[in-house]
Amino acid sequence: MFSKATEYALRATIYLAKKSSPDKKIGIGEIAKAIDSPPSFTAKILQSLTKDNTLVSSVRGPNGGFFLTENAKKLPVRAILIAMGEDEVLEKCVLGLKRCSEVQPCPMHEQYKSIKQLLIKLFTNKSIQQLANEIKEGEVYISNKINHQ
Amino acid sequence: MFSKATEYALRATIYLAKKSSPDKKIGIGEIAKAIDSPPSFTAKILQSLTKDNTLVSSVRGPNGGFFLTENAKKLPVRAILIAMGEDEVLEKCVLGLKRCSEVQPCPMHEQYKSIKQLLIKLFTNKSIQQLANEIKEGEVYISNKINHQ
DNA sequence: ATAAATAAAGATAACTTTATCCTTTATTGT
DNA sequence: ACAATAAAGGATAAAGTTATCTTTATTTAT
Ligand code: FES
Ligand code: FES
Repeated sequence: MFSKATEYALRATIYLAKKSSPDKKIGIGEIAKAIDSPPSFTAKILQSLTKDNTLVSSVRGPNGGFFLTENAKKLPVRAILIAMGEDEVLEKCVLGLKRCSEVQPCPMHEQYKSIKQLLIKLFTNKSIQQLANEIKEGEVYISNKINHQ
Repeated sequence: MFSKATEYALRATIYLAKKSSPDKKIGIGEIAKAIDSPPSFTAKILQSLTKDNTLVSSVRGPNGGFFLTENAKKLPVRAILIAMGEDEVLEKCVLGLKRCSEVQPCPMHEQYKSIKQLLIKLFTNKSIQQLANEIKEGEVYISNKINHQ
């Protein structure tokens, strides 16, 4: 559904929502290990997410690293998709028509539109924080490797 | 959601379901025009779908072309995804974990699983023929260009 | 001030996807 | 048989994705 880059972005951001704060920054090494992703690629992705500083924040130097502000944690998961330039996936026509709408619907549209609405609702209504909380609540994972913390 | 190749495969197959039969074969030129796709790329894709001859069929030479058998038209849309090697999209974890299951669910899983089931059901229960019929019934399109036939 | 730590930036490489074009093979009608 | 037609197959190329590594810039602690 999403690109590898966006999958890593989602997992990394959720991890940051769970573990970081403005005075507890997390290094790329720990992040990549926690979400089971390639470190340097993940670095590049987080770098791009810090561009406007509303989603992911970072500081360099000792005790530096990446973190989310309280405001960032309240953002909808969809904000990550938007930042990654992959929000369109939620709006796209399943058959690849340029526009998915009632105006010129494809043969799947009538049946797909309700699923599409559920997808959009899910990514819009769920906040990054809410997802992070689910990890705390128990048997929910953000990595392929089960890590006993 | 799907690759360009799979989008073209879906549109082309639906078009063939609507227009072709074992004694009415359609050339790649007409198909590509009808579904607004790059002709040679579409040819390659259909070529790959004729490999096992259960989905798309073809014959060369004059009056040759691509077509679907009555059996092929009855197949679920999902058969196209399987033939394109992209069926996994329906089963995948939204966050990119290697397995999407209750065993090691990601933070999105609890909310996503019902949407996933709807997606799987849609692609499994809808037949290629049913989609093609919707085009006949009226204002439903398979191309970006509105073509008055 | 200096050294250490850490992200940012840049270059590059491997692989995949998308796409085109040319040649070959099979089929049909004459 | 022969010519025309249309898909099959192969080579290739452009663009995008995934990934790594090296150098630079910034921050902190001593
Ligand atoms: S037009 Fe194809 S899904 Fe809406
Ligand atoms: S485990 Fe992530 S969606 Fe099911």
